Amino acid sequence: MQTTRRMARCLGRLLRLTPVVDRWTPPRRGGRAPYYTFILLGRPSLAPMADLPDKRTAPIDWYLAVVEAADLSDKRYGIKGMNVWPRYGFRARRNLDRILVREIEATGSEAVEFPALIPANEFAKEKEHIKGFDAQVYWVTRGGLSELDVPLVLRPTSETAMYPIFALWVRSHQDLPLNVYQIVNTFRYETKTTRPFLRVREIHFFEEHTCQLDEDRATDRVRSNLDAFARMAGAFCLPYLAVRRPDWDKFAGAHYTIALDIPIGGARTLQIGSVHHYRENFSVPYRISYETATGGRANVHQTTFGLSERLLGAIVAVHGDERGAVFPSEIAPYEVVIVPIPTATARAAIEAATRELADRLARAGLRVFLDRGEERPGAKYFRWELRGVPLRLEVGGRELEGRRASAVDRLGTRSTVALENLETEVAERLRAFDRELMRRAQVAFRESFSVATDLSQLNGSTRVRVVGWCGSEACGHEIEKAIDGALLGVPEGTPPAVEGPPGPCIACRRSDGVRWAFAAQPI
RNA sequence: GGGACUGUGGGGUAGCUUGGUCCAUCCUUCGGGGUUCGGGACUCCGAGACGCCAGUUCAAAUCUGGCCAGUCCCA
Repeated sequence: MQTTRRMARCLGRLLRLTPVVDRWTPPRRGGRAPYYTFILLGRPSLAPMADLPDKRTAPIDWYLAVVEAADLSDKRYGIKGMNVWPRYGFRARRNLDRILVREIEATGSEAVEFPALIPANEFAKEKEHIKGFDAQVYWVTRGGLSELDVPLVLRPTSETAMYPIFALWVRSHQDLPLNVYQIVNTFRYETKTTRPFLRVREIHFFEEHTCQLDEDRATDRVRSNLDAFARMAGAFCLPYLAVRRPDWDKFAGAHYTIALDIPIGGARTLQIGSVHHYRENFSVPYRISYETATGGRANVHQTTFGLSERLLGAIVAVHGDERGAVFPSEIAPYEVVIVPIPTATARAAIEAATRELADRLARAGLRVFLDRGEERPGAKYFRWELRGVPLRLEVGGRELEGRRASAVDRLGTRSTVALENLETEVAERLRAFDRELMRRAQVAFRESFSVATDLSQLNGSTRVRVVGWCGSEACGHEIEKAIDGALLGVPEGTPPAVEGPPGPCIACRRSDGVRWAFAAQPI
């Protein structure tokens, strides 16, 4: 039974019921009052640890509840969009970063770090760029008690911090390519609602910046970045789209932008990264030029590759279920949790055995947690399922006797592990878990798309729509209006859900130069 | 930028309309004791909150104003 607050009070008195705000009512729309649900006096509903909102009907509430209950982010800091990384969540972030570093360094990129503050005059050099970020930068205008002569921008991204220095670093063709990245925090003054990991004001940002000899080499670098991302996404078990954004939606200052998008239910998508080709757009104003092999001068062509903790949000949103988070093994704060099941007779033996198992797995390089808490085993199962640990090992009297451990992975697959082969069998279970996680994600991914051939099909769509688009901005905007979202752009490669080439443009019905494109509601 | 709404222990909430019966309810959480322990244990004891600052009043969680924080809608 649902009603408004005032009605709730009156009715509550009449009926001797206690009105209780349902913890997970859908988000309030407009100025309307929250919904109230009645429960019998004296029997308030239990709000158990992992009694999560329904992921399908209330995805935002589900997401926020999981992030909080699984101890991934603490959002009580007191500044909108600036959250605290608690120990458990930070472990996941460190694992995420480890994969980014591993894959980008495999392509010959090296780590650097630039300052967080950028002088206003440097920030303003590239006109499109400053226009794109003007409304969302934080300014530092005072040092101590005095006003600064040159105000400073807290980096929203680091082009304008790096490129004046790049101009000094790059002098000869022998200095190229320059491929460097940094993982730092950046700041954007978001005015819209913020969400942990998905939209924040202090962004945990991975950014690669490169300088190349010419346009083709820069195009190659874009490809190389996309390949690197494919490997990263493999570790995250995340199927994704690489989409060339329409011109009106590209990064401020870019020649073109290839965005990485994932579907996250209904027609909604989440951008989890982007690769940009800058051509000479920044190297001209920042004078990043070099002496060629033949003695002439040329401007470098630049690229960037950006990722953030949104990836973590994407992993939670895509893999999580009604029991909580589900982490792919490479991201999981702990890959294995060991739950001892003490018995009256074998308590000490079980204690000793589980310690030894934990030691062995740790020595084998696995992130393992031995849960020696006082809770009963069942409570521990729920907690670690909520927190998304891929594999749980149970060791009790029965296991001890049989020299084995019972294993249950986060997707519910049960098996038995022989203690003598513990390390290899656990590694095997984790690989099988990742494969199954990816398989499930791919099934859901494919089901997220469907072709639309008429604008009327876009309204209220429950899928990301694949449409024929002639490439004109006017038609693009018409499509965006029809779906109440955005035209994501043209896929790199063949899109899901299609057979053969596109028909006529969904908006203007022209059939020349038509490409497949995605229409969706980005969050 | 314009508008609407919300703020009570660590989390979720009751109480506010009609100020007093509130040293603030219930669930969860946390600390301690006991009995338990193969899927969220039970029990006893204890801890912990009215966003901030003013104002009205004999009396403010409750009314008024400002501020801060958050949410939603529209541009």
